[in-house]
Amino acid sequence: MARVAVCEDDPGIRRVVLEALRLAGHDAVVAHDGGEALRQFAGDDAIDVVVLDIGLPDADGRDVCLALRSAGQTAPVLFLTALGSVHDKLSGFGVGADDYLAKPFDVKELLARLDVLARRGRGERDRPPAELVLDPARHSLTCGYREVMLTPTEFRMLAAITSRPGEVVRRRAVVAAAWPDGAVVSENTVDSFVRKIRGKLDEVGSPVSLQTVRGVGFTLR
Amino acid sequence: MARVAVCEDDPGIRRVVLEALRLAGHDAVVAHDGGEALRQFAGDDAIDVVVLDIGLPDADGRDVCLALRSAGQTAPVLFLTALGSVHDKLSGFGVGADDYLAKPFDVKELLARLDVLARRGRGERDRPPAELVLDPARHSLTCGYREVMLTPTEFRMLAAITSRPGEVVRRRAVVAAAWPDGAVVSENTVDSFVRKIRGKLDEVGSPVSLQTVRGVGFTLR
DNA sequence: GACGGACCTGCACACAACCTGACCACATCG
DNA sequence: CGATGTGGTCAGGTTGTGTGCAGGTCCGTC
Repeated sequence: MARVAVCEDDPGIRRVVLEALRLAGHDAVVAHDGGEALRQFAGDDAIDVVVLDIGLPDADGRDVCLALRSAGQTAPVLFLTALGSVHDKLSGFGVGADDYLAKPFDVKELLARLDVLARRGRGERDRPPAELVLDPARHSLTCGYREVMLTPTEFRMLAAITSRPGEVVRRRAVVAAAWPDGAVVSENTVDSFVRKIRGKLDEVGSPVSLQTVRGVGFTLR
Repeated sequence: MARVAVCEDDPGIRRVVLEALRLAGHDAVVAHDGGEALRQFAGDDAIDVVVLDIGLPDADGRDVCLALRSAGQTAPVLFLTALGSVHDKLSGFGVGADDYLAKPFDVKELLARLDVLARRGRGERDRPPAELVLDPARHSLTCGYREVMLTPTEFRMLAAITSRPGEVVRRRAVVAAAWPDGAVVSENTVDSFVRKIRGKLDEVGSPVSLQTVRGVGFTLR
């Protein structure tokens, strides 16, 4: 018995998954797209594990995952996806996912994996600063009443960093999260984006700042 | 039958390894990144052997190994890595690893090596003082509520020493752990870092101090 | 207690990592 | 076609880290 949050746009898969969860005695919360998932799942502390489709109609599931993390959702996330390539797997895990399942999948395997993730329990990660909100649907950064728009790259980069509050995110990890696999980006490009993001954090009057840890990476303080 | 802790970010490899362990009748604990590994494995006294990927998304596996050691985990560690160079092997062993396997590897070989390591048994090393925590994810040194950031070299050096609590770590071993293979560092440079680390230990009010054993090396008291 | 080596301390220097501001290529769109 | 916005590069300045020197202190040895 666990509380499982499911975000899946395909009605068929949604139905199968929900039915299986019900039969297994789990409590399910459902969302049909990224925006709804964020609204429903973000503040729900009772959720034990999240099932997230990568290919959503309104936003990339990975972005949704990052936004959930930065909104304080610490439950483990399992990704569902039709994409089976290595790159998609890696980039999925790069954003703070905990497990991964390629469609088509065996429902029993999904249940087994969910059990493992749910058993892992909550309360292991730190809470992020709740004042700062990243919205994947609007691609914006909000702090209180002030809001700025983020470019796609800025969003992915900042999301990768906010998803691990307090921890130092290595430059490599930042590149892995913000750029497609195999992309060659000069160190200087990363610096440029960090600068831009700092400007925007400043713009909304963020209480936290993006600090560099020399020789390692970046962290939020 | 042994309890095996596995930290691997690649879902494919993780799955293969876990499946093999299950078939061989072993009990597996799994982590997906360095931070999780530290949280899950550090306090688990039942672990017989640890399998650690060097290339993790959030931290270098070697740093994770050092942190595990300093957190009191005494089980033997086997490194998995895509890097097959001699340097990587050596630096892996320099941080207290017990065995090494390059990807791609034969699962049977992994099992055989794990058997050897697990049979070696536990309880050979002393327990460290639990008050002092080296966190590779935050790249920091914590004691109670006080925390200081460490530079990369400071971190590696301190980790090498804390990984063998009570034992005297020779100057050579310190150099091997904190600097890349073949690096030439004067004795004086080591002294300089020892001084800096002492300052930081003092800063957090550490109950233990970094003492020098004249003519041999350094130890934690 | 004189000596020498090992170690500590404070300091200064070099260089890589990083920041900054400006600029360019390219795509998109009215 | 120009206006706009985004991703990316570059040159030059700034800073922190790593490094080693010079001189002092400690400690074992004879």
